[in-house]
Amino acid sequence: MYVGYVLDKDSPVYPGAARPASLGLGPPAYAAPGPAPAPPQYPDFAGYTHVEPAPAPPPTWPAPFPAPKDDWAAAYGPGPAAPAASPAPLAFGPPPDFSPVPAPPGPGPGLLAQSLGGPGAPSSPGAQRRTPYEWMRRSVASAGGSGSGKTRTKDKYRVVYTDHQRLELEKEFHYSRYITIRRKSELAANLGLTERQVKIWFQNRRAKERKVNKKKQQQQQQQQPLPPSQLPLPLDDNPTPSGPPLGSLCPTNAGLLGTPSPVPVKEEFLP
DNA sequence: TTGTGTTTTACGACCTCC
DNA sequence: GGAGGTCGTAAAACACAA
Repeated sequence: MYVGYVLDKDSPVYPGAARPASLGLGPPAYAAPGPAPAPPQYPDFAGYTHVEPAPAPPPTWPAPFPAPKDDWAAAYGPGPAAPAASPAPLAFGPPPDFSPVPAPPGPGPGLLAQSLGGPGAPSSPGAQRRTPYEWMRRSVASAGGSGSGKTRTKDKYRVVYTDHQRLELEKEFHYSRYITIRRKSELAANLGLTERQVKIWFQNRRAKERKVNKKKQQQQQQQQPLPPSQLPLPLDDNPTPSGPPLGSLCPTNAGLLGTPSPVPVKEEFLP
């Protein structure tokens, strides 16, 4: 779909309407500077400097993302090397400085270096807390994933993404609700997911956001009912339900425009 | 411990676009 | 025709009250 379009747009992928100022996401690092960048709406992600393969300032992951939990490094452990879900190296490859989260101090490779470098990296402590064998599940599932013909009737039809995978996906999502083909490839390779998984995650994430926004709107309307003339447009009042219109991506972000923080940042992702 | 509600992956159906 | 979009849903994983 729109392959050429998206590929062509790989540099300023989401200009203007695609990234409403009220989203507070700021202009992409690789995009031409906008007129007046709005104040960040996601303070928690303010430090996220998205890095595209295109020349861009080195990523800075200051305060808002000291994310590496203290116990992660210990909890992660070396872990077994799982087979990469996307073994084929990308021609362009991830930017060498694609390291959104600063490596935690201490011996050994940093968290991200570990997890990003090793697609089958073991699960996060959160997951590890749930079951010490989470990494096994993940690696097995990654090896199979959705592309292995796993069906719902099989014993395991869905895997649980690690905290780190979700964190990276969330960050990408906060950067842009719609992921480019290139970024999808990069993320898939870096996180040990398939591109399909990344795509579906974004779809589900958008659905979740719509759901949350809808809920918020309903609550607001209940609190202060507006006259019909001032009622906001329905969230999903999307004339073209088939994805983002070419000229104005992010069709369903209407609900985001008014809310200061459309997507509650999960507590675990907060610094 | 168990029952129940919520969240998270994953899929299918259907749509639009090129 | 193929890709990705939304929407609805299934079911595992999880959280939490009783």
